Amino acid sequence: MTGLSLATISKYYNGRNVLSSNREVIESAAAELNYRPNAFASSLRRGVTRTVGVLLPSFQVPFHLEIVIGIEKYLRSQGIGVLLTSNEQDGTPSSVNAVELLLSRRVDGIIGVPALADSSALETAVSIGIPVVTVDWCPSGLDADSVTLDNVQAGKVATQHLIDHGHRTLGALVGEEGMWSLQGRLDGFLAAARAAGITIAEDHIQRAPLNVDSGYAAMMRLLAADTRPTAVFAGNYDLTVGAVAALNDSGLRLGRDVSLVGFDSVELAQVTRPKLTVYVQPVEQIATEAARIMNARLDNPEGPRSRVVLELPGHLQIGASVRRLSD
Amino acid sequence: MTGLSLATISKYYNGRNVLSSNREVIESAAAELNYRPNAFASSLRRGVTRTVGVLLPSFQVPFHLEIVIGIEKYLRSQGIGVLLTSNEQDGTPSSVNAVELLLSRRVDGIIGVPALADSSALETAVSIGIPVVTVDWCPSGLDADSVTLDNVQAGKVATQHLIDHGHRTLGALVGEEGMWSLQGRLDGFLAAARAAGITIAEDHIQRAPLNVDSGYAAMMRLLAADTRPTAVFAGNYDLTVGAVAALNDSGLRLGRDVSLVGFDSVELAQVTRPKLTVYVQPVEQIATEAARIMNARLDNPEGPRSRVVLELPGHLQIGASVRRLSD
DNA sequence: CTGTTAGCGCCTTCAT
DNA sequence: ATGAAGGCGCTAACAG
Repeated sequence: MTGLSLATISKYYNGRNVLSSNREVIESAAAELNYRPNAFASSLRRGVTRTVGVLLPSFQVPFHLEIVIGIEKYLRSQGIGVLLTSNEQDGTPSSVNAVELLLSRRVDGIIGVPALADSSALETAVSIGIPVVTVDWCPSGLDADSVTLDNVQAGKVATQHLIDHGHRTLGALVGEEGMWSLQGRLDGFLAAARAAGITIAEDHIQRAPLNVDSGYAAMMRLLAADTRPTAVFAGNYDLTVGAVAALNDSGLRLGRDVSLVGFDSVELAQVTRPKLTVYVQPVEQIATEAARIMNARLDNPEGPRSRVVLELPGHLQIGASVRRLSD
Repeated sequence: MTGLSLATISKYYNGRNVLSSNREVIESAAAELNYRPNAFASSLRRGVTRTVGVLLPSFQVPFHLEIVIGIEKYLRSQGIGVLLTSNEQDGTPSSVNAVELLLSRRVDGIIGVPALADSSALETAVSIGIPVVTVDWCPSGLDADSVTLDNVQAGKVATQHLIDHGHRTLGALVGEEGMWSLQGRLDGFLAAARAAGITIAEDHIQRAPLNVDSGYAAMMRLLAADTRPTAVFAGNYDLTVGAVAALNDSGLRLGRDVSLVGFDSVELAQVTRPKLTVYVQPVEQIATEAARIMNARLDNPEGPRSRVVLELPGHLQIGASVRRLSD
């Protein structure tokens, strides 16, 4: 229709030089035909898809979803698409494995939020040779970059805040054995306590699956301990929700009878009474950094094979749920 | 390596009959070569990508993210990938338009959560001829299926709950003019009031942008009205958060001085004191239905061109934030 | 049940 | 600055 060769038109769409008269011919023809370059055919030819896969764990975590948004935003600005998958099983045995789906669609890289079991799936991706970046979890055995919160630091800061307010009988709500991020936060909690010369009773550390009900039950156990902690650190969003609910239901007053530092629950923090003090992850920054690292790997596939391990600091958002304990 | 022709191998991967001896040869060769069919090449040939685009509005709404998860879960079980995009602008002028990105990647269909401005973008998709399903918003001018909450019904149920508890001075927090879903909820609110013979004062309906701060300010205005409403309906998640915070800050007691029915904030509802009564959308169901409709359109492209407009009911989750008003 | 062939839409040499 | 030709990996149609 333009009378031009395909090659010229290809060049036009790839930003190479074309006579401005031809440019106009192409543009008007494209508009009339509703033409749009086919990214698939281009991928086939170039061997590159400009698409990265994002892998989410099976359970829903608001935090992860915010991360996905951040990743998408950054990558789209680079013209890179985001293929989203989760490892959620729907029971159907025919259900396609998430990583397999990404791989067969030839994503250029994968950003994964691995759950306990998923890192083996990511292993496949690594062995194929595409870049893998993990977020929120730094699997030890995996040759992948990672971007996470500085969990130990987070645990320390939150706990130090309690100690600074005079608390010495401290409790913690954390995840079950093997949850990498929660383990870090617990380590920070313990380190801060140790540094202050505080001993933590064994039943003042409650481990629970990361959901509201378990958090509720764990907090109840904490409140029923031989000596009740005067201050509690809840290590994640769900545990925080459960802890506040448990506190309310036991008739104890948040911030008066028991002080509490929660995690990640910015909106929650505003509706409790008094407002909750929470440790907040830098979600957007985590997402952007993960996307940036991925983009850099894609731009320079032969780049340094050394792992990038980024641990970012969050911050404490002060409410009124931590009471100063007069001695 | 197998000695077989490409055609046979292709058939194997497409589930057609192959001699079992050949099957084994293929499988072992594939394992050794780490072979995996290239979905792109297949798409190019077949003219179909088995990928649908999901378009999110620019602002973050937890509700939308849950929907995406639900959609992905359903579609993956059908072997369909989800390409996620948002209309978030990052300032970069080179930033690729979301719908353009989806279209150039030849998605088979688009599921969109349109914001006010986005429906023109979806128009392009419709004119291309690919199926479009909108969620949470039913644009009048667009030839697309839609799945939404039954917003009018939701407003009615929430309001009726207040009326049933003896309240007759009612207030509402809703979105600004033109927000389709919030308008429906307001209509339901007004209908329920009218049916009960209740007149709503003009300053008892506060419109605000859908974010926490605006909700806070709007609730403050409501509380400062000439005659303060004894009960308030908050029409969305952010407005609910803002409303509770405003109530707390004014020293009024939730459920004692002012009754409140919130929206969508299941977790929030558990941490307020007393627990919040909220109207809850059937998120998972909305997501699944949208995905199901899309899948049906893809399976049968020549299907009926009549629009499917699905309005699903939610339910009221009872807390203790609505007080019975003795006459 | 298996093989042959052509072509999906694009990009990249290489020539002009 | 433009054109001609080959091939990316796969599948549909047909023949055997």
